[in-house]
Amino acid sequence: MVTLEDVARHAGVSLATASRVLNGSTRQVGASLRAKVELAATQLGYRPNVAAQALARGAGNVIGLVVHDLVDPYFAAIADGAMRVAESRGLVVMVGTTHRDPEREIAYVSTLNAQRVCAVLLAGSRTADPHVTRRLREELDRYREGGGRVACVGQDLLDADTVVPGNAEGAAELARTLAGLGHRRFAVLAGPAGLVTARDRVAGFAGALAGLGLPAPRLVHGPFDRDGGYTAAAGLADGITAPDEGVTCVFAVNDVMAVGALAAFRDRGIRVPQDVSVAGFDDIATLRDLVPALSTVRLPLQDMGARALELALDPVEEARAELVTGEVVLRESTRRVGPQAPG
Amino acid sequence: MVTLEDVARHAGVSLATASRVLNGSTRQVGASLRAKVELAATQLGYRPNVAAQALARGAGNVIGLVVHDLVDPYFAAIADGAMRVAESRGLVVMVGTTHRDPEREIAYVSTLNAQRVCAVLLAGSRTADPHVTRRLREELDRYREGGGRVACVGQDLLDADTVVPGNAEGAAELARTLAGLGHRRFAVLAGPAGLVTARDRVAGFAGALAGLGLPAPRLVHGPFDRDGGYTAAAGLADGITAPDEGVTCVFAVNDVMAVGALAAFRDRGIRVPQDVSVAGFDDIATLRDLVPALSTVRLPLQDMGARALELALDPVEEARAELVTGEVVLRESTRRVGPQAPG
DNA sequence: GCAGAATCGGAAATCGTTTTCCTGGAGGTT
DNA sequence: AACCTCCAGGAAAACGATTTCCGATTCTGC
Repeated sequence: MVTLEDVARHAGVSLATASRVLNGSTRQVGASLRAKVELAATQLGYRPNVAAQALARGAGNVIGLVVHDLVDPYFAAIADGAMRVAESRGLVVMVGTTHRDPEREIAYVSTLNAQRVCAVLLAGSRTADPHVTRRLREELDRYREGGGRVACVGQDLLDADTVVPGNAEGAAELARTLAGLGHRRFAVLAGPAGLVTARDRVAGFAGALAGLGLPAPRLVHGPFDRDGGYTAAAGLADGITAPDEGVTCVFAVNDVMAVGALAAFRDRGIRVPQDVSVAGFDDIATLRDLVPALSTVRLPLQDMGARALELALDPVEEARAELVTGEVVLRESTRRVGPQAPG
Repeated sequence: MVTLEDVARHAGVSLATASRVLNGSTRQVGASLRAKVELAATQLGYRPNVAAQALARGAGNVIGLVVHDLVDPYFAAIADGAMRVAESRGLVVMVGTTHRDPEREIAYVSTLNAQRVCAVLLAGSRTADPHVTRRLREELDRYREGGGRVACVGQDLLDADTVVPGNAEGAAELARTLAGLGHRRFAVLAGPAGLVTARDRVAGFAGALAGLGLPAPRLVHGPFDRDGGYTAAAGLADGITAPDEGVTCVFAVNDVMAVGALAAFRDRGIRVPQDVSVAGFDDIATLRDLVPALSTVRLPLQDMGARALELALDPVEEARAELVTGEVVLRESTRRVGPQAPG
């Protein structure tokens, strides 16, 4: 591998001069030497060793990104947004996937700390387990003590800069909208009990219902993914066909679960939206062409990822939380229902 | 930031001993000192500086991954597979997205070279532009001269280890299967003219048709994404409704384009599969719940990503190409059509 | 007990850069 | 002409690890 020293020797200048020419320096170097160095560098095909640069400069140009699952379009969108701003600032991104294992999240922060990345971005919901949260926070604190910056996309529990999706607010708004369509009895595919994002959405939804004087929704817990939605909806299917239950609308706490629910209903001959309305959350772009098109709450995921990185990169003492509000979008998976007979 | 020297001093041992204890070394160190060092390290919260390690060892534990677009589930799946094996080997992954700009791909290889990553993985189709390809190859050669390893997922044009999806073969098999359903006149949403993956699929499809003595398909070029599929299919819509054309089956060269096509047909009141059959390629997992479910060619994308990294990491002199065959899966978007009157 | 082998611990060189400090010469001012 | 300032260029000290030597033990076998 050709080193800076090779370049310097080949150009007949000192190491210092070569360094000043090739990598941004405040110091000037004379035109003739400059030309010689540049020539030598291209001839030899010199590529700076970033590890050495990082060591000498004490600061790298790498940022770390931790997501649960890249295949999940939710995280892919956030990652994409973050990577776009990273690129625009000449930074390079290290991505780690936890596959929803909190231990791996902690381990990954530790790894990124070792890499001395200049910022780490944590995307996605954490479990409500206080022990795990504490250890994650410790790891992050250690990282910050070394001058690292941290930002999150998700709930604000790590006193770091955070882009907070309006989960409760969006779900509440969705609940009010659906109630406005005439729905009275709801079921919620609530995801895992310990997942904060899921909990917030359920709470916002149920809270709004209560505020309207409507009965509490029926909650079905399960995994946060497509199959979880399928299973949960399957368990609900009987309740929908049985007239005494009277559930007319199902809220899945995210779009991929809603997709599973749609499939479950279809497999059972339950028509959406004729027999039951279905709504999701997130407005995943890849899923916009579903039939029936999913009513959901739109979150600007890419912007959120981008914004989080901007927060992390912008050095400010106190932690900031930016609320991103979701926008209810009604499509074909929900319909207006006629006024119901009381009780 | 706490350094190894701090740990050593705090434990009352030399730098060498501390290093041997904390980071895998062939040398043994006595139990008492070992304990002291470990204690000091955890007390101080020591995290090795990977940049320094990489410099001293001359080898890092980072691999680079270049994809076109993380939001595209095709690349997300490949990335996921690669990251799983990276993780299992204690490696960390740097991801770059080119957003289909060949220049950015080259630039990214250069960046990864500077990072001295131990392997780079290139995923996705390259353009057929020979000039761009040459420059990419030069950059890769420079990287390999420095001891780097390269592997690709996609076509084998860089004499590096390659996982080659059976694009032509899969498309041919699909064509034969569809012909077996009775289809005679086809249209192909062919993607960009310069994209190798798209070209291979078109060629395989058309070739198989020719082999069966069927007329050449009507080709519609356009972007490789959902909207490209929509536009291309919209342009086709007239041809389908007009009886003289008689196109009964549309092959979109990838699933996301097929999704766009489905939407275009739906918007125009053309029913799939009653009025026209539609098939895609890739079998994207996120899209399995579409209605009608998409007939397609399944590629084991995650395995392909994983395998590519394994190839890259397994040091062998000559470049290997591994063909991954796709499997035709028929779902509801294609139907059998009755025998047609000749001519 | 003693030679030789094995082993453990430490001093110092090394990795590829950046950056501080120093030096010598050019240019400007009285 | 003497003095001072400025500035381009180079020597050398970081940066934070690993690793090669080398010296000092302890162990082994006779």
